[in-house]
Amino acid sequence: MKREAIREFFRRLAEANPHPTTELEYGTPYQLLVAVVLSAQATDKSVNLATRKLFAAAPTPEAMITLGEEGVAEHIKTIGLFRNKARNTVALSRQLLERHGGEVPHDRAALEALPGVGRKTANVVLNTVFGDPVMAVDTHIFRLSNRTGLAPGKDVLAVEQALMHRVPKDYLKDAHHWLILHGRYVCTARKPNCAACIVRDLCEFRDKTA
DNA sequence: ATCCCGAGGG
DNA sequence: CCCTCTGGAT
Repeated sequence: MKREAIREFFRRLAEANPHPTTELEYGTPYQLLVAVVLSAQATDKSVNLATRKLFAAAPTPEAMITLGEEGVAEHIKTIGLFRNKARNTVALSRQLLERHGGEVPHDRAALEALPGVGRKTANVVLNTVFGDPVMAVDTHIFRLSNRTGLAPGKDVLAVEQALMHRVPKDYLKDAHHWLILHGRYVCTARKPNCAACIVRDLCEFRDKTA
């Protein structure tokens, strides 16, 4: 996709949704961090169902440690990968208390050192909690970036770097949520709804059936 | 490259 | 039935 097409691409997404945000439900930065860890290979909807119960029982890192792995697991059993996620949630809460006074650090290396937190989750937290202009490349953004020709790349890191170079600076902070939402509701994995797509004419894929 | 792993959609 | 969902650790 050419420069001018890319600018027009984001101009339209911005016009359609001026203030994009996450669909994960949370009350504090700590809760957002936990929700993002739980969201790996799971839908936001299923995560929200679980975190309503989980955060009511344990809204803080201290309470999460008291609840314990088994207690956390009981609340999140309906999400895939729940045993790993329960273990990571408790371990991550301990590390926040031991190293960061119970607060979510505004620091990539510190975030990635937390159990269950990799580059993608760290980027979501940096962007959503702190408003940093970074791109978290998840399954939606990877697919959409390659399919449309917006920012092709062979792996998620290549796509992230391509996006950082190609997305106009003034759109970078909001680009993450625009792309997630467009991928979730229009540019879907199996049968993209090209007929309803507002950037269809800019796309290198359009409604090819491949 | 493989494992983890439930729910919803098609 | 198979595929997908805001991945990370080994």
